[in-house]
Amino acid sequence: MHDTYNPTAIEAAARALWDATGVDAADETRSAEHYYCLAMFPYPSGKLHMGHVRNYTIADVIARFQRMQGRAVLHPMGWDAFGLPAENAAIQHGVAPAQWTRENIAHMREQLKSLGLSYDWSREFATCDPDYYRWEQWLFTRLVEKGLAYRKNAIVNWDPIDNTVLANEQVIDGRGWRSGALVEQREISQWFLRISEYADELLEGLDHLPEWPEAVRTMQRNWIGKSRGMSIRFPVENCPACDELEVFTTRPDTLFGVTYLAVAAGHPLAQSVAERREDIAQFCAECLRGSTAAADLETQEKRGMPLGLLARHPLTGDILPIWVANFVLMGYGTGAVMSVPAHDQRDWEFAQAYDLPIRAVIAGPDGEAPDVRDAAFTDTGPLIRSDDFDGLDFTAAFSAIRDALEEEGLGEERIQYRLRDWGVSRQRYWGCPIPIIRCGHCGDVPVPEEQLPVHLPEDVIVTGGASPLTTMDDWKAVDCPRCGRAATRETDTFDTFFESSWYYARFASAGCADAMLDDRARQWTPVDQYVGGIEHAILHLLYARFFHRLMRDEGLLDSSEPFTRLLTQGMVLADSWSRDVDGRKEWIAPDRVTLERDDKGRISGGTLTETGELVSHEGMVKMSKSKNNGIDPEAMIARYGADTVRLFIMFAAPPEASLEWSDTGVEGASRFVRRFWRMVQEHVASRPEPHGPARDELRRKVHETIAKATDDIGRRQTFNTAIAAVMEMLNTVTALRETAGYETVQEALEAACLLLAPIIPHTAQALWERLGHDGPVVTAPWPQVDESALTVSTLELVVQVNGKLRGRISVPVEAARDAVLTAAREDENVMRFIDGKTIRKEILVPGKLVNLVVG
RNA sequence: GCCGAAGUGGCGGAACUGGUAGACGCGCCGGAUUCAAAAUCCGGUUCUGGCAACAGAGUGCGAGUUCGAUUCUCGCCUUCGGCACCA
Repeated sequence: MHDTYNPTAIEAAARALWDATGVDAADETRSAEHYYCLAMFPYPSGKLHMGHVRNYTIADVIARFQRMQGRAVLHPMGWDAFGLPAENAAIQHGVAPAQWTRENIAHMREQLKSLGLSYDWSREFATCDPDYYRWEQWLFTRLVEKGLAYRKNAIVNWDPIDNTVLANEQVIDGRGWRSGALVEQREISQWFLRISEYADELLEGLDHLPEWPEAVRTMQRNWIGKSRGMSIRFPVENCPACDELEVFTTRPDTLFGVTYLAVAAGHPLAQSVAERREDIAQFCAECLRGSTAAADLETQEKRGMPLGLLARHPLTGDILPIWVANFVLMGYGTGAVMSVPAHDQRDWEFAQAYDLPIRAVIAGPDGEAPDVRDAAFTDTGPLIRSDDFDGLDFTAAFSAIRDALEEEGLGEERIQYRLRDWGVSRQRYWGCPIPIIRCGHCGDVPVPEEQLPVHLPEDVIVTGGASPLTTMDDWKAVDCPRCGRAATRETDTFDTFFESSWYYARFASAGCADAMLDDRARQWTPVDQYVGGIEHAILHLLYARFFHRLMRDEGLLDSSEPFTRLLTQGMVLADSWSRDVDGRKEWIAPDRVTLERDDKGRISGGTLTETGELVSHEGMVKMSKSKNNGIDPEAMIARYGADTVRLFIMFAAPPEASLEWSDTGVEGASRFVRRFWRMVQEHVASRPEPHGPARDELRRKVHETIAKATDDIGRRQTFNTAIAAVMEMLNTVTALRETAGYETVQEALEAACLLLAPIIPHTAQALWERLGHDGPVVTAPWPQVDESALTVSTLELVVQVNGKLRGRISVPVEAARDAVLTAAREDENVMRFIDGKTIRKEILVPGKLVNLVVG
């Protein structure tokens, strides 16, 4: 055993012991309560970044804590291995995506191991393993048979840089989420999953996830976007191709205020007119092309053209013009709206621009027609100018107008969701092949179970452009499983969100060879604690909730939600620095900057270390390649050891908040670990003495700390305050070590070891042994609070006069109210403030304070 | 625009149920140790006044409820995050 703290040796020894004893393996045969702790698995991009380290450390602390509670813990790790970066690397470096991916995995696995993360590595898999993806192919064929997966032609978001289709969720501000390219609209044949079928259940389920952050639930609620309204059909007067136009509205109460109808550029009605009119065709083409490009323009002008078609109002019989307009979305509702300019701001702006009539039919607050000269009046209120419906409020008018339209057969109530079916086809190579055979005779035929998996060929050359699968004739050619005639394979692959939607369940059934999941998945799921970034609040978490239900309905699981408790960790930030190079900002890595501080110690600037050149501080921003401010975890571990890195990350901020990287903060964490180490060395080298007079005081601190740290880690998940409490306790040990006695110090140091074991496991392991214990600290039981150590004989109370702190008194625990109040009144300083005044009220908060109200 | 989260010392943060604001750490200041430095240890550190005891002010701003408000209510301001022509 070394006297000086040597993290490399300590960490290697601790990990060797854990590996030899198999303490990290999940054992479902143990009779103990089960606990499934999971961190979002990484994409194997090459090496870990600090965001990964934070994510996995948080989850590891929770897993280790739960193990020490005696639970059987499942804490697995794997790889979200399919995806575009592998193809990009293949193009750049001429290496096959499979090889690139597997090399990255090998490196990152070692990095994870160097952090001391307590994974059950026997369950590891990568989603590009055929043993994994065969089962999602199987599930997909089941979904096709059930009608929950289907193929249709659809206008899709086309990313012209990545040459692929994007899900709506992958389009951010009109740009591809990875490439940043402006997205175009194209129509191709796509496979879809009918997530809309589950929209209501996914929405309702959010109410039963009390341990998810409210922010995430709100985002999902908004994403699903449930609206109650009506479908209304307007008969079209002068169109040979169609006899009515259907719209969706949430405001049927404003039906009498409709002055025109508007359709999207992609709407069949607009398209049919475009066939015979060049100006309309041109306008529509412009809208379709520009729709996404213009979406990021803050103030898009309302534009449109009259189609020359006329519709009849279903109740008044009035004739209304039909326009094509750029503000109507093809992807929502029916792609057509009834326009009520008096009561809808968009309709109002459009009417202003084209001088269309505005007719108010909802009374303002004064009961009169509202003023709509400057803006639409969008509140609800009693109806006016609406025939028999005048005077009805929103709810009554909704029902009455619905009934009237239903009677005419011109409308009905309808629930509309913003959520659309999930397009899962990708025209990419490095993904899971969609298990479909296209037969000229039988159509789309799912690959039969006995022919699964459809292997993805791995010896390919990726050149960019179209997927290599499209030109691999040997691979594509196949006999139709139904009729035996020559057919071809589907060459599209799944969206990679497909793989990450069910991996948590497969970890529980790792190695299962004859089914997607086995009974162990029922045992372990739902995941008790899921940890990951807030950036997955909508996409991944919504798809996983959807898949869990699909697997449930397939009889594989018996719960409805995949993740019981969700922790979304904050970003990792670091100082960013720049200098001006020919009028352009060049970002300087923080380790090349020497800080300058003012006399308060505040950072006032910095210079480039090698040249002394001034550089400007650009603030604390998320660590990123573009800002060149990433801190390499591997370098930090090499310099300080994994435990110091873990401690700093857990101590610097609560897990949900963003974390500001600080070199001096890391030094502080390192200082604490070494101090703890030295304290134990000095303690075991000292001579056992009998109890000293400070024994009770130290024991009280120790057991208060056990209570607080247990609650902070287990319930509150405020690891930073748990660490602070242990630091405080060790400060007390230092102060009382001479007077508290050897045995009490031993008890305190053992408690510190156990309480810190989830956070700095290697150091805790070494010190646990040094304190005279055998075996892994991982399996040592969590310390228990000795209630008798918490008792005190006197209490310190604060005395306030009129709410202001004026003194402190020390009273026996058993002192009666009157005795306490007397002591408060007799405090020297308090007397100065109550002297000569009348005490109007005396408030005693037991164990806390006395407040004397004087006047 | 809508939704969500947050504003506390020089900095990261603490104060959990309305009850001592600033725990713990960083930084800074002073001291010890050292030939010296590193490392380590001890003390101080919200601001203002005072040698001190102590007093006054203080949790984004303005009101309110209360014996008492960082915490609750109302109205603003700012920052960050998400969604965004969703009919």
